[in-house]
Amino acid sequence: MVKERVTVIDIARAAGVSKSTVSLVLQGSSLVNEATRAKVNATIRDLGYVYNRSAANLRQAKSKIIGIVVNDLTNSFFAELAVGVDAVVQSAGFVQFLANTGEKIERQREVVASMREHGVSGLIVSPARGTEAADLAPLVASGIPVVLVVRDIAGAHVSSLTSDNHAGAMAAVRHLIERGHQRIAFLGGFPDTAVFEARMRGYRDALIEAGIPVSDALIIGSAPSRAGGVTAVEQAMMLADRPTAALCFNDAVAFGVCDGLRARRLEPGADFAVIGFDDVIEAKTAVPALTTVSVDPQGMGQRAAELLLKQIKAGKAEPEAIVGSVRLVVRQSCGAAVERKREALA
Amino acid sequence: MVKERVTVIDIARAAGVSKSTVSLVLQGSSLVNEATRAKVNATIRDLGYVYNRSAANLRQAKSKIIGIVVNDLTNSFFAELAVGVDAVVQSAGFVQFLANTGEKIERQREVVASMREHGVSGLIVSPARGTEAADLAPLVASGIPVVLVVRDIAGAHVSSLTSDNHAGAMAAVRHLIERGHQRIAFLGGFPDTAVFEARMRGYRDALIEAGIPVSDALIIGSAPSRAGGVTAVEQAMMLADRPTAALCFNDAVAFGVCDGLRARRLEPGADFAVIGFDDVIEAKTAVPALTTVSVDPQGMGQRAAELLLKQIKAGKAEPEAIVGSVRLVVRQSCGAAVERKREALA
DNA sequence: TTTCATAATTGGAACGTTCCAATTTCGTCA
DNA sequence: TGACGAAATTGGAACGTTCCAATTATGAAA
Repeated sequence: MVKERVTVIDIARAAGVSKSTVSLVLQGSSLVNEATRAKVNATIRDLGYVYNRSAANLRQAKSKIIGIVVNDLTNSFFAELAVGVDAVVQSAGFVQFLANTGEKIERQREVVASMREHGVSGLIVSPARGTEAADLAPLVASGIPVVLVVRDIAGAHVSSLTSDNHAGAMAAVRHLIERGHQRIAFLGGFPDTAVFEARMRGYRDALIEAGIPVSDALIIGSAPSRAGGVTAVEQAMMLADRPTAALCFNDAVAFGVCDGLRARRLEPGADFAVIGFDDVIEAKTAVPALTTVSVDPQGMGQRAAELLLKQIKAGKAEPEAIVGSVRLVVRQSCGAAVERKREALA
Repeated sequence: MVKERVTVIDIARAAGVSKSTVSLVLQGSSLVNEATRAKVNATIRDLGYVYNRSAANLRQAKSKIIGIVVNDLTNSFFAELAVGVDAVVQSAGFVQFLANTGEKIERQREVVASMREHGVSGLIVSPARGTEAADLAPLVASGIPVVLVVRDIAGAHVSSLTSDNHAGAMAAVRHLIERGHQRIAFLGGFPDTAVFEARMRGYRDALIEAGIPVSDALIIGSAPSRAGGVTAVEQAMMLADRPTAALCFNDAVAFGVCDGLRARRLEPGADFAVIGFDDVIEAKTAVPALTTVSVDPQGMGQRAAELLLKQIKAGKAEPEAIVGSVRLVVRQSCGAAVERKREALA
């Protein structure tokens, strides 16, 4: 079954033209006669020719591959992000090289190096925790367009696409305050990340704005996962002066918080208000449906891809920092529905 | 910023050796003198040389890339599968090309073609719904090792790694029967897939074995997602003779079923027994923790990768069909914990 | 028919690596 | 000192494509 490779020369011979003509056909050039094109295409099909992109890349030094590296593929936020990127990238005739770093800097280094070796023409990176500008320096110096998503890195001289974490968190907390909550916790997330920092600042600022004292005891970090949410809410409920509501670092944490509440026979939404962050697809269908700050991961992936493609096309990478707007989508987990029901009864 | 490419020849010149020697160093050959190696490596670092894999692939026609194509990356089962593959593949010095088909055959065709053009040395495929043996024929004919995961395809002459869906479903339903359930539903999944077919057969066989009549009304298909689970359980609860337990097509459906139950003020585990399938990471931390048939997606990805690497190394693809064993992990959603608590009180 | 522009086609030289066969260098032993 | 095997190094020919400059075919105008 191991056949000899069919090359452009074999096609040329079989079709009675030169290899140059075959190459022209392959590239869809308008220079070639319609009849010739048809004949060549037929031969290509007949011989089962497979285009050799390595050879093409070697000659023309631009590859139609774009790389995307994410820090945690098992988090559906990033999976959706990747899907968004893929959609755009692929309809532009590029193909996606996806790698998962699992938050490990070392792995990230390897993966980025490997992508460079394969000649990617651009890179979308959601950097692993603790990535520094220096880590990206050689990449940037090589002139390959890079778009940072989700997490920005100070001093890296590349484009970035983040979301307005501060405004989102403020909106969420304001909403909670409007509903009458005073003891509001901030649950989950690694405190040493810029995203945590921004969301937490938004949380504090909203409290300050409303004249509510900020208590550090109510800010409880954890892994940004469902399991992390469970432990964070457990810790929160051991406090002497328990919170009645929480803004969570992300949706995964929020789901965990709901789980943890139920484990203590508290119904999220009715007995305790929960707001998430990201608006993962599941947020809509969960019960209670999750009130959350919508970041739209797929849309973000698409925008990142478009930004990157633009830079690739332009040739030079003029760094721009886009911060996407964000909106609070009110569903049930913050108690809005319950209250509405009460109002209807009154 | 756009530099001239540094090549092996530049290195050779700068280090005062020949390009062949540099190539030898690059490949870690033992033929080269230690001092020379050090000098060359230093030069490589100094000049910021980046290896050009396209050129290498062109010459040696084997690529160190393995491709993985999945049908739905937003389903965490497949995301975890990909992570499992990545771990193995990467430690073998390969790099992973991941593509998502979103269950679209056409997209799958494109993606596979693109991977061939890039010269992948093997492919792990979780085929899109409706994929036929004929779709894979050209790929197989080309002699590239292929491993099918999750879904097998009859007549495709390639290796496959599936799980024992029939046995898993039987074990789950037997467990439900032991707990005293008689009206047991099978919820979710697309009925036209082989996986659905196998799980559903296991469900039926367990009922028959116990002398419980099988009712088609209790077998309710849906999208294999959380949202699908919600609609499926809604439909089930409209039946005149309601079920008291359900085996779900997968964990995503099972979570949806829990959501749907709660929407009707029914507590999963206590009021209605739910069993999932797959054992996604979330299953453990959810509340109630999900009783489920463990398929271990990451492990599956690893095994698939190992199988593929073995075939790549062996050179020829001797197709083998592995069906992984599967075990029921009993947690809370099937009511086991509740019952145990009652027993303790008695 | 010749002439010329335009449309099609073409051979050969790259691209950056690996591999092969050949050569040089080195150390050891007679 | 010379000879010899092993160790280390080397030049050149691939690999399959694209690009360039050059050539040939076509058809319209003179």
